[in-house]
Amino acid sequence: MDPENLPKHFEAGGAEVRWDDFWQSEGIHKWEPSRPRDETFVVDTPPPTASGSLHPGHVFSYTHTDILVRFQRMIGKNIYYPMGWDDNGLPTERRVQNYYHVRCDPTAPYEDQLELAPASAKMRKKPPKKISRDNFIELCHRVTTEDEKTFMALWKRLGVSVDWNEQYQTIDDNCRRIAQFSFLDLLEKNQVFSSNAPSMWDVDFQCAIAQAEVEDRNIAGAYHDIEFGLSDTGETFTISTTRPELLPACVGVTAHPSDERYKHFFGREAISPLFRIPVPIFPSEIADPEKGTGILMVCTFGDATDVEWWRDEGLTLRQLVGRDGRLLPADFGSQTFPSLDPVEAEKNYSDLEGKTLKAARELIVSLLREDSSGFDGTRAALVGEPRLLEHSVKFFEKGDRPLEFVPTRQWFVRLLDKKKELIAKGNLIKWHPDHMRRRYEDWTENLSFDWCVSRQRFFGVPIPVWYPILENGNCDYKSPLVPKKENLPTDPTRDCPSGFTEEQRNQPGGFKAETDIFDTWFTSSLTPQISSHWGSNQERHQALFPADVRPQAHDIIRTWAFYTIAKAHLHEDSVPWKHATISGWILDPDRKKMSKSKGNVVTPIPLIDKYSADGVRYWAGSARLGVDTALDEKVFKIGKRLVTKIFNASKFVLTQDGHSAKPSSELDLAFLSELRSLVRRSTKAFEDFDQAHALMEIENFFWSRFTDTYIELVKVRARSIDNKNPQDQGSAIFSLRFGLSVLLRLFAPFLPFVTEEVWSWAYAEESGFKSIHISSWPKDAEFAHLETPNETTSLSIAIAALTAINKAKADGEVSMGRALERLVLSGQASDVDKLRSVAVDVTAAARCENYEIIIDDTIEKGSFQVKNIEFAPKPT
RNA sequence: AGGCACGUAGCUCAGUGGCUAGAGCGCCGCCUUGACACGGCGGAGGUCGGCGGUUCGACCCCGCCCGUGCCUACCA
Repeated sequence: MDPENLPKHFEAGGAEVRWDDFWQSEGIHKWEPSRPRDETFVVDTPPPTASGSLHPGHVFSYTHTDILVRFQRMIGKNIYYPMGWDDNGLPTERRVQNYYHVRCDPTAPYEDQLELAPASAKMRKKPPKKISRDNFIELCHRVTTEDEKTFMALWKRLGVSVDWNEQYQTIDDNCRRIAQFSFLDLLEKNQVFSSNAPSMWDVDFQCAIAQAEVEDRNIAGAYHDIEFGLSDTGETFTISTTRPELLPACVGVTAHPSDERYKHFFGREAISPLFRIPVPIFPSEIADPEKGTGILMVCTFGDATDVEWWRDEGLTLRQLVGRDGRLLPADFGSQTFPSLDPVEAEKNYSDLEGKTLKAARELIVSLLREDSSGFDGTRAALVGEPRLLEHSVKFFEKGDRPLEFVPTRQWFVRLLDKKKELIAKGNLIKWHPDHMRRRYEDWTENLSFDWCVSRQRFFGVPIPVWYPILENGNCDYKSPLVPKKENLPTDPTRDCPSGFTEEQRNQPGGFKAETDIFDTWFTSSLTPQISSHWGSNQERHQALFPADVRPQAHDIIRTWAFYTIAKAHLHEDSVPWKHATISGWILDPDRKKMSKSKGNVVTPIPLIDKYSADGVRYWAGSARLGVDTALDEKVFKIGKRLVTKIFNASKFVLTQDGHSAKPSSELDLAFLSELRSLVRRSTKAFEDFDQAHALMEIENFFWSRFTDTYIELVKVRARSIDNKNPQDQGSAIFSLRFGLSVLLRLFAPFLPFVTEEVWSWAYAEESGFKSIHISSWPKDAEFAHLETPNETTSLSIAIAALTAINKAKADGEVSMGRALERLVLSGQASDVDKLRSVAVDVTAAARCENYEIIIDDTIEKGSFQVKNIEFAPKPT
């Protein structure tokens, strides 16, 4: 090749666009449905939340996956690598609310042709505009469509080799169909049920949430000691509570059965202060004598334990907290709120009604301080002062106020009875790294609620259910009406159940639509089935399910991984995938998790502009799976340097134009033998899902055995113009070109752009593979016909000799290119012997014609010393 | 509170039951050579978190401890 035809520098930005266009137009990443399953590699790609912001974590984990995929493609696999968009759900709703400054109000009328502009600062000062459910959903679609373009541009820029023909959105027709199909299948299997029971409720979003979305936060609270009385003898005892505002909802009192202090109370009745409500006192094994005063009040509902006691003891329901987090009206003297003194109770409650929990707490504490607040009206009920403490409280992960248990009708998937089976399924999956399996097991073992899948939100997959309305106007929730599977997807607020007409909607004798939608995870737990078109294309399902690999980060093992395993188990008694590859988190330079809420997120695009896509991929590729990794620009720099070096070294190798011959020189054979070993090691690492190790091996070899050494040693022989010895020159040229071809292919999964660029110069035509990415991964067989070197260490020996000479030149402060007039090199006898067969290359590289090699057994084995050196004069 | 992971050169990280523990970056000195100054050559730098144990031999295996991060639990 004429060096004049090759560019001076690698223009990464241009190459990234050029090669992505080429891959798309040539269909390099296209899945071929006709090829058999065992030749196919199926990826269950994480569908990003398109309305979220671009994050280096995306770049990181998608690059991990792409590296694996590109390796699999090169070993000949037919790749199924789709891209999904998880636009369904709360993040999109919030983005729409903020972007347009609107709120969904299901009672608002639909506005045809509603055109809204992004909200200005001025508009934001006014209350948000109320828009109908349908208008709101339209805006959600509009926003996600735009956001997906941004993400797609990032993936293409990064060289993520997905097949863009295989895209889905978790809200599209196929996904809605599959989510609803999943629900109907679970209903048939009796694995899903609706229940009107206290469940975890976020008072701000006014929505039920599932255990997986709960996080514990340590917040400040206080023990309040409150005196209760016994109805019969007037004895007293003191309970401790962090939630005094729930006193009106007290439905019982409990202590440990063996607690001597309280044993004699069991079976009797306590009277609460302020409201004078008689409640049963019962023993409970789970009451902790060490905590507080050892005896406590049970309320509906302060926490999950209250729910347990309420259910197990069959206690009265005194629901106090409304869906909006404010105290509901209470009718003292009624059956629900019996009071020994309804007038007094009513008076005490009058100011509490309608208050938020926080305000109610302050107010009730001041009431409890009053002299007549005690159970018999003779003294204050509050004992001492509240004692501050920090305790952990359950929050919705996206929420601002603690969760409440509110009785509401919700749909649940039955999981609590399947912990063992689910853990067994987890053991059928190979986790990378393996210890991530423990996260899954811990979570599964500790499940304490069935999966609540209904959400009182708007943008999501509708739950495909109607309820009959009885002639008396009541809803029959026990006998839901469901659509036929072939009629999915359906929207019960628009479609009618079969056998009914639209006129019967919301009429006695007619039906009522379920307006709740599914938890987003209900749909995204089906991504392998979404890819495989489960339920509508059995042939495709067989070909693509289970997937080969599920890539994801470790923070969503409890959600995405867990739910996906659960669904595959429930539906088909299967695992969803064979391997789970778990990427770590991205940490900022202070080693804090990079997250939107912490405000320390860096946008990835400028990093790509600065360090090139290959440079950024190098950073991701060098991190082991499961290891949290700092976003360290030093590593990007190293990547970029590697890209440049590959480009330059390739330029040198491919411009050596002499004819190629079967390698015969000892140095060349030793180099090729080491290369063969590299191919074995890096292939093994890839097969073990250890791409970082493969990269390290390849990179080390490239610098220390190829560019810095072998190329320098063989340079003179390869470019000798006079052709004194065509066989030696041909041997060098073959080894350089073949060596480069192997190294490029090893690098290709990591650095797809620069390797493709170089491949296109000569190898594409030579090999017949138009893209390096569909050429073949280096195989042991490619080395089989080569002779073996006399000494496996010949390259090392040559390098050691050259290093000694280089050191002498460095010490003499002359350039490495300075010619030598005389050189005496010494080493151990065995090393000297080995050096003879490569000395011609060493001395050529050192620019020395007059040399002598002597034996000195005092020198360390494997190294050489310069005994005498004379530099030629500096050329003018 | 239990579990998992991690703790190796100033920084980011490799590493193996076996001779004097490695790389890159950074630092110091030198070199503009014909692929590359978006470079090259050379150099300095570590009691491998601590204490015990197993072993002929431990950075590696075991136990305890310390520190960091995370997971799960705790929620009166």
